[in-house]
Amino acid sequence: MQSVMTEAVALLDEAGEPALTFRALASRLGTGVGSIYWYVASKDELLDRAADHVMADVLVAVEKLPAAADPIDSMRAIAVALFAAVADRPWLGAYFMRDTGTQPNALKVYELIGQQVQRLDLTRRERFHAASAVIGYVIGIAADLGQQPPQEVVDGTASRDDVLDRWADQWRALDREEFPFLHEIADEFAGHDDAEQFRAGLDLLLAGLRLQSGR
Amino acid sequence: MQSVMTEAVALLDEAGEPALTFRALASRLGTGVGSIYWYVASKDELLDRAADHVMADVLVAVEKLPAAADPIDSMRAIAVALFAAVADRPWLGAYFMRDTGTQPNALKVYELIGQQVQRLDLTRRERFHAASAVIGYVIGIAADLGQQPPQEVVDGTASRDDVLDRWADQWRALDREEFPFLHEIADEFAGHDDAEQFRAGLDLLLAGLRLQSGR
DNA sequence: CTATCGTATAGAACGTCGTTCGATGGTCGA
DNA sequence: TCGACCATCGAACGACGTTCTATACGATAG
Repeated sequence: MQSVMTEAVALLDEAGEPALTFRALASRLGTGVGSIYWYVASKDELLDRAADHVMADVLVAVEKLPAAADPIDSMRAIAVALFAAVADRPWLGAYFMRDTGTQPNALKVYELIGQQVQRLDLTRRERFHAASAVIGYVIGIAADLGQQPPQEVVDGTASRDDVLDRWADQWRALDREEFPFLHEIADEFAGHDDAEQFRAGLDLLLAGLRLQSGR
Repeated sequence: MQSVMTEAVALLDEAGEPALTFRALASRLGTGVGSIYWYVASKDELLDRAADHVMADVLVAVEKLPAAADPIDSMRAIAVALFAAVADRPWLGAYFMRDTGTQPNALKVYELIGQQVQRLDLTRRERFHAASAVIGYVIGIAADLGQQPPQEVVDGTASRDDVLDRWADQWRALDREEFPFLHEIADEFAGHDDAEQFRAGLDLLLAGLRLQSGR
């Protein structure tokens, strides 16, 4: 049933993985627990399929991206779109990481980035490493960011900035001699934008790639 | 009790997170389930503390790394050491990601990388982004690699290479027109070395950073 | 010496979860 | 009408995290 997946995604969107239980899903669908097992063999498969379900939408968004003349610009656009998708579906990060080689739509994303890499003047091994690095960076940062936000933020008790501020304060409370770097960037961290941070790192990676490919 | 953490780590090493249950840990320690709660408030804390416990060792290994004249070379060495630690403790990747800003030893690692970044000629924001990118890349790739290996590998039923080969075969079975990149790199993937792949991506990132810092 | 309090241990009990299983309809061709 | 197959359902099972109460040990105070 198609609605099983859409409803599963809805639960994940609302409160992350812990909210997706067979009982909650069944009650949401107005059916029994056992029925879900007719469509899905296990919770792992449920999560995989749910992730793949939304990756299908991400994929069409990525595919309708205007093709850039420069392959590296294209990769950048794909990566940014991918990050955006995970940014507003934090749970997706964790499940993009599982079985990248198994989920059909995740595979296609890998392929899309790889096709851009193929346009660069590199050895086969370099191409393999380049595509893997970009994918790895995107998924890694996205998953990191996708850490289940603290309960207070989910409640609405505190805003994301409040939490960031509190962390920054903790850093500032550390010994200045021992932690000069954390002191220096506490302010940067306090108000930082995840997407900007992601793009900055991505650009470093792509600059290195551009260098390797001889432009 | 110190032995609680060492035994917890032992369980994690043997069979990953699912193996670490309060009952298993209690039986291992020859005590009751309730006793563990005297030292630890929840399973989350147990995992955090276990992760921090091994990070302490990683930290001393990192700190006794020979200081390089070039800050970027230093960062590379730290990152490689960090990756190596996660590589033979796959479960560590997932729990390095949680509460990076909370676990004391993880914080110190962040600081160490940051101190190297501080030696580069960059703006404060660029430094913040650079350190975050490197940390993010390391953790991301490590966590990805730390995906609980398929059951067959844990059993010993199949080797890691067998699993890789099977994936490569799946890729080769795809339509060649639609998936040219996956076809091209199937061979590379089949026998690839995770550490080499990690280093290759890291070098791209660091090359970009070097470029930004004007050497 | 005994009463008391903080430290530490132990395990029964509770609620929730993923999962299994057998029973029950419904539909359709023979 | 009869089975064969698709689909649904919810009780039941075992494992888990967690809570709670009971108990013991040691030091300290009266």
